[in-house]
Amino acid sequence: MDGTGQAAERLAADRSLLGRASTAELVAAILRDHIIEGLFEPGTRLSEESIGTILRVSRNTLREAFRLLSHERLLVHELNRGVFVRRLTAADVADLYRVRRLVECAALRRALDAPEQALAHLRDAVRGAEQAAAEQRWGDVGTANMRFHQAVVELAGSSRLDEMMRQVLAELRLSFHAMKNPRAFHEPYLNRNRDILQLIEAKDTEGAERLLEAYLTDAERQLVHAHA
Amino acid sequence: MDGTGQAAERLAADRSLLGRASTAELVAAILRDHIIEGLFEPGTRLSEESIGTILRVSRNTLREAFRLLSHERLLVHELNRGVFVRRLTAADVADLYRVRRLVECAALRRALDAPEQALAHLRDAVRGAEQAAAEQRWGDVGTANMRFHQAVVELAGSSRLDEMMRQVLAELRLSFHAMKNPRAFHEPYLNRNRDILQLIEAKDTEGAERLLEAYLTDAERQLVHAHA
DNA sequence: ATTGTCATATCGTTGAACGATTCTTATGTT
DNA sequence: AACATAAGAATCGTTCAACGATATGACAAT
Repeated sequence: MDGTGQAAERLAADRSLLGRASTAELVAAILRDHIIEGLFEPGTRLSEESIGTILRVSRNTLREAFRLLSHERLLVHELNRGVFVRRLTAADVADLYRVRRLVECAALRRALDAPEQALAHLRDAVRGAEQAAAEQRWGDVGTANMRFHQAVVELAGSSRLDEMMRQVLAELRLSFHAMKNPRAFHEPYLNRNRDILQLIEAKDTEGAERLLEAYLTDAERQLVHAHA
Repeated sequence: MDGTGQAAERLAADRSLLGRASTAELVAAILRDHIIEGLFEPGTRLSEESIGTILRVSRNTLREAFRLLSHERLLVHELNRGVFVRRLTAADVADLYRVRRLVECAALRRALDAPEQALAHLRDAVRGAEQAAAEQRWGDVGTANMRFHQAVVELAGSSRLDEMMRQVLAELRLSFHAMKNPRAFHEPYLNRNRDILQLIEAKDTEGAERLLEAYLTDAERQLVHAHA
């Protein structure tokens, strides 16, 4: 092997940049942000015509974007009626937390031989949350919290699980808007995340798992209550 | 509650049938079967025109179907090049088994308060596999095996996890076609599934988990080897 | 063998069209 | 006033035709 071997490797890594996004995917990304930010009230109907004229894309392209978001469960598609921003029920929230408890705790249990990158992401998330909290940006504290738990799943080292968790957390965000006081909701979890991280770094996965389980149970109770 | 309460419940159960499938979803179902059955060689390109003319649907509708299957990872979409039947790499197989080990084992650990229905599905799957094996239908033995593991995940009682597992198993099926001898591959797992079920029914979730872990490790090794 | 050029086949996206389904509103009946 | 009904409007589902953008393969030039 001459020098091209290494170069080829680096090139291959950047290969994904080449597969840039189609218009439909860009539109989906825009709408995804709006939905996650809560700019569309859950239950809102997204008409093909109105959105299409605003974004200047054809109905066909827009429908492809809708299809993508429906698969992510951010929109629900009703035949001949159109797509609506998903409205989570208490049962949905309970199901989402069932997934989180199972996946996050199991990932934590495998933390001993986790990719180093995941650890770094955990630390970044905690630091980001502290920063945001110091500046009273409670929405960003929530976002950093999500990144923390995304990183917890990364401990398992599976890209498919990462992808799945991304979806679960995006869906869960729909329910956060039901909390009227963002600070009271997000702030307490900052310390709990920091504690969990500490136990992970101390190789005490059992203790970390206990804390995480308690965390999730509490969060679920709050959200289910708000969706009653 | 008068009699209408019960009737309303039954109606609600059939509600999903009313939200019947669009043409795109029907097309996706057809293609999904073909892919899973291995009628399309992995790597095959599915041209919009050829498939469209065969199935007599417009390109737009077909594209919606492609979009659905791409999301299920059965097809890969390359911009301006079209869609191709996914070709699993050894790394893909390893990742899929990482997911399975994490999710299935964790689900098993929660088997004590599992929905009764899941237990029934486990028994059905084992019985179905025995029947198929007795009649030398090795492909069906494989299918019943999948149903068994689908039912294992059902123990966790989360519809979202069920859905996720459905996808994982569908994707995994792509790799089964690489095994030249279906009988040698599928038959041994029949007994192992039966053993696992026995331990579950004996409330020995720890023992069941150990067997399951070994099962998955062996299966992964076989498949990764075949994809080397 | 490598590079440049060009024709061809597909894909990406648009816009228009029409039947089917749902929603709205007006009308009429009890 | 409450309810059923029917006509009309608004949308969605699907198809089709078209054109620019992109990728591929063949062929010529170096």
